[in-house]
Amino acid sequence: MAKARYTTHLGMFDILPDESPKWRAIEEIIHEEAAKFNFEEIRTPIMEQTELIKRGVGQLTDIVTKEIFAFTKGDSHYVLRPELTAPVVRSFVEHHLDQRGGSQKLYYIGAMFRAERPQKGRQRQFHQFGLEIIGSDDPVADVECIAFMMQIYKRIGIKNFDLKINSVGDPESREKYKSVLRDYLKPHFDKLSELSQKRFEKNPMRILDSKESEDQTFIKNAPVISDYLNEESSTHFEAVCDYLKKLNIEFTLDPLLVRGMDYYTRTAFELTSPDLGSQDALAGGGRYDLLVEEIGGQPTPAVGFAAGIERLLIACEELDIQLSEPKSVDIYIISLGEAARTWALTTLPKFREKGVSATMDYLGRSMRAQMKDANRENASFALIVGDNELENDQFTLRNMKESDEQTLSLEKILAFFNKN
RNA sequence: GAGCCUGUAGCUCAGUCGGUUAGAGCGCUAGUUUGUGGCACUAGAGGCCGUGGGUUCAAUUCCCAUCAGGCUCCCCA
Repeated sequence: MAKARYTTHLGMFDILPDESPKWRAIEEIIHEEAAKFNFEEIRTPIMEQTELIKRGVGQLTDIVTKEIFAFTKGDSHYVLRPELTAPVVRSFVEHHLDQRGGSQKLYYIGAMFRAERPQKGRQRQFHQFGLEIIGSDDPVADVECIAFMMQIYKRIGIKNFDLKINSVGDPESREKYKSVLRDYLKPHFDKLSELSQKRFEKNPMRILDSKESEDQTFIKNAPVISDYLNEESSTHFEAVCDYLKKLNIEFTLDPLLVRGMDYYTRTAFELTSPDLGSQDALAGGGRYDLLVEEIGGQPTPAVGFAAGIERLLIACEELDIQLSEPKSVDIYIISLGEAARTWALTTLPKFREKGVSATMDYLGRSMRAQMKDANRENASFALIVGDNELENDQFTLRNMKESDEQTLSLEKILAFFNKN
């Protein structure tokens, strides 16, 4: 311990060899399902301009006010991306992706950074996958977005969750609702929590999201936004719900659902899991019809979601879901003596060319130790080579699972692997 | 920013009501007949008992501080 002088930073973790296959498995599922939906992958830099994140995510959000890793070098203000919606929209605008025609359906997998106190399901470097559909305000886009999200969990085998949805309204509906909400809360202002008092003027809807005990009674009896949606927002939301039902995607309406980023409009949704403990949000998202314009593009409607991969892994752990096979190798060449080692080294490529995974001992160990190693590496076959074998071109091929051996020429051994 | 908890071997953890060479299981290395794994057995390597200070004849153990980590609130994925 005292000797380990260098460590990862707080809240940042290595993904070690025993863990990385699970990550690969999840990533493969995401890529495969995205392909089925005809979504395209986008990759953006880890760092963005600080101003983009401030404008995109919102000056007053927790993410911007206390959670960004930002630094300045020369005249440039860098920030490690805390989320990927604003960067994807930045890329959309910067590269005029609208000119590709139609709506852009962009998915991503990557690392995000937020300077929070780590706890279970919360890290400073964490990973998300997500989707942004930019250029459509059709409820079909909202629903395909949700359907893709749900499909990933379904594929992986996570069934225990709760999809909550709400509409936070368009600007017109929202202003109306905000004033109604302020009128309702005003008489009780002094009794609200400090945080809620702060939010009262600029963003009273966030008060609905408060977990402070003193706010709860007011929240419970507060007017709900669904009663104040204008016809357009209302129709849109009803269509989203209707389509979800037609797809047999179960959800619950949650009039108190308000999301942490400022850019959300109309549809908002969140997927939570009882298997996660206190950080129970698996994924969240919604529509952000004003963000593209806010960032400097043409007014363009959009909808998206982001999902935490670490939280997904926690859920898999809780549910005992096996994401990956144990490690294994097809052939382990066991060599005795220098000539055999050379033969082993030069024979490995002949297997690999056939797509057969092959390895050998790197430590010059005894036969027994090599057999143990072959076993530990979960080798299907051990190919045993010594001076006699080299002389006669007859090698021992041991089936490690069946524990039986046969003696064959190299040609026959290679042919044997042709068939498999 | 606040609260609670924890730091002993690579990992998971015992333990010392303060007292000579600090333990287990797993893992690792080597061996148990000549060139054969898993099981079993034997041996071995590997610890400034997180760090600093205090009390004491004596501290890994008690006290204080500090650092690190975990969990929780807030918020989010």
